[in-house]
Amino acid sequence: MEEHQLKAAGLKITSPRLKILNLLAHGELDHLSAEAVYQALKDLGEDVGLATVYRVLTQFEEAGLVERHFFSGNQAVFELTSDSHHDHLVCNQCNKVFEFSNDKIEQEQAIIAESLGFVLNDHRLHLYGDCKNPQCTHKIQSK
Amino acid sequence: MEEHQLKAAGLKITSPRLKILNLLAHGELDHLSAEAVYQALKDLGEDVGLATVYRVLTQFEEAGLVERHFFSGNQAVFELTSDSHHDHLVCNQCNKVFEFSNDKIEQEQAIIAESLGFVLNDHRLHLYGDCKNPQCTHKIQSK
DNA sequence: TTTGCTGCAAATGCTTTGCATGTAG
DNA sequence: CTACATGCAAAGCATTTGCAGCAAA
Repeated sequence: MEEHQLKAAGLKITSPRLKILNLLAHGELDHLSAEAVYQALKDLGEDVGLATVYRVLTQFEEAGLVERHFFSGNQAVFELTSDSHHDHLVCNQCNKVFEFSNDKIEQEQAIIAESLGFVLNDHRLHLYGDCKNPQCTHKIQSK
Repeated sequence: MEEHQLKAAGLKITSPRLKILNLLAHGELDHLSAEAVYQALKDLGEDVGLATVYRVLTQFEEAGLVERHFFSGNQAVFELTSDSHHDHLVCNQCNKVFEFSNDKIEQEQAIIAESLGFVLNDHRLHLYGDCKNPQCTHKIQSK
């Protein structure tokens, strides 16, 4: 149950938080912007203020429940933190996001950080390109 | 000479463009925000409007002369495009940026993109951590 | 009841744009 | 002379914050 995760994060169990967590966990879409979360909830008839969406997503991030990514540089997108780490491949045409993971890369990153005397906290690997899928001929706005 | 690069990019040779290109090529600092470029020029007694700095940096980026990075998510930084590709390691404490390159990682990225049917255009690999350098005890604002 | 949460509107910070003036070619 | 550049001020967008009213524990 989602309630448990909120409690573990030291957050009160409130309706907006449950709705947002539920949307991220069971919704159709992934890698949603705050605005997209706001809209998705509105479309479900669940009205939550945009400021609250921002606040809750930030709290979730601080609690480690979600991760924030900047694929485009001007708008953050959020995804539920998954048990298995992965990186991202973004299509420049349709903005679709693909996930992948690669142990060799992870390993090399650790070696590099080590050799430079760094204690690694986090990292982001974003690949940008064009997916050749037939369905990717038109631009889809994933705002 | 810098003039040649501007000409090759189809840009008129103007004073602001030369000053900015020169700053990036021969200045002390690297990975500068637009604001930082504006300030650095002002400190040199060279006044260039902030809007012009933004416009010129964007034109340089389009021409492939500079690269734009989002290390922090809310402010872009720019660096001269170098002949040798490299990725970045950012210290969470002092915001210092270190560069590195790793052929294995580059190679794996290509394999991943290939296997997912992607034509790769670009990528960003950012490592975040704490550098253990003695000089990194205080927070330095690299604004 | 107390502490923390929500919604709204206003504020913020980075970046872009409109427009009148200036200047490279 | 013409097309493109510049500077300023205003606008734009994503995100944050202040505050009064609400709700969870």
